[in-house]
Amino acid sequence: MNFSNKLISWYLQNNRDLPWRKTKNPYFVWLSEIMLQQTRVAQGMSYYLKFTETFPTIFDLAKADESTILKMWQGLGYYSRARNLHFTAKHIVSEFNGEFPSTYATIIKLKGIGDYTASAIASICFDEPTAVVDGNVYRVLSRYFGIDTPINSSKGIKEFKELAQTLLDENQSGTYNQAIMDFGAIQCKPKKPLCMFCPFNESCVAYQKNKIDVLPVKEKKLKVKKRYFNYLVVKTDDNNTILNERKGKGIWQGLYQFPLIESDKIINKDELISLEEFINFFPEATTISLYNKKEIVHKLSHQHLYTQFWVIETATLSKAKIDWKSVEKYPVPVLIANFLEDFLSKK
DNA sequence: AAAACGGGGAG
DNA sequence: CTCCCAGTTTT
Repeated sequence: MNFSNKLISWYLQNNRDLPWRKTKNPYFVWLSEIMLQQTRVAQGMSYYLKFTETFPTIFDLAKADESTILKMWQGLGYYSRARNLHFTAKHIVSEFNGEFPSTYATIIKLKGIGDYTASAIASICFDEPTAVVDGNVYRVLSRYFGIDTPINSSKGIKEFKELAQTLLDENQSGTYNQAIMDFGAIQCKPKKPLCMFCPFNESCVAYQKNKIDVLPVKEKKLKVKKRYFNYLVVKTDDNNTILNERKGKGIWQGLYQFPLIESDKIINKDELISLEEFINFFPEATTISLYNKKEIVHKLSHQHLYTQFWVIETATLSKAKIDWKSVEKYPVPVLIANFLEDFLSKK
């Protein structure tokens, strides 16, 4: 048996029972693929079920408010996925009358869809023989063929895509693509792969040469920036607060947060109230207290956010328009959601 | 070509 | 703690 036949044979006995595999409806497949970008199946599952229930068709998704979609996406991360998802839903409804494009070439033009997702949808839904290359595929191929080209280099991306395409079973491309991904996720795992009873172990270069732990090769690691966040949690006498939407570049676009003052280090109360930014915000005397005695470190892939929440109790404030009872309706970063859960439980 | 973009789970 | 997950977009 050749590589792809053996892989599909493995898949028929070991595949995961996943809800988006019960259909070839491109809307559902697209939804699952976007949610699972850089996201584990276990983490994305509940979101997929919630979205398909709330938005049974692409028309329902297109009709929704962006804020509603972001709120439902809250906690899943990489929020540009949710915004692009909404944009593309509206685009497909208005430009294509709701009919999903059916070829790789047309699918990849959609916002939020790159080579991987276009290949996945084209093969799974429309039987177009386009090979997917995700993290699983890089790992399986680099190990089995003993390829040490860095998977995140231009050369590696090209090389692995071409290899994947030659291995693809063109008569069942969707099944093959899902087979190699499941194989990577279940058998050929990043750590402690199950080589002892792997159907490929006799012909796997990495296993035979004892290079399982060095493949795939990935070059350079990212540097993490430290930032210092001071959130001003306003609580007026008439039970209002202030939330701002994050706009422009950077993290958490479209999500809401308390007024933020960023500093260059951890600061104390005296330092906070002497900052020009703070004085401009609260000219009047107010009661200020630090909510978390020890700074909260919220870790993102590229930055560590050292965060202090300052509770500011004051008289009625014209800028404070948001009733505390409605705060939890806004889409917020997990950092803010965690704070709210604790803060609101102690009232 | 490199950096930015979230959050969580495994080891 | 480090690594990495059904990657894409922006710089």
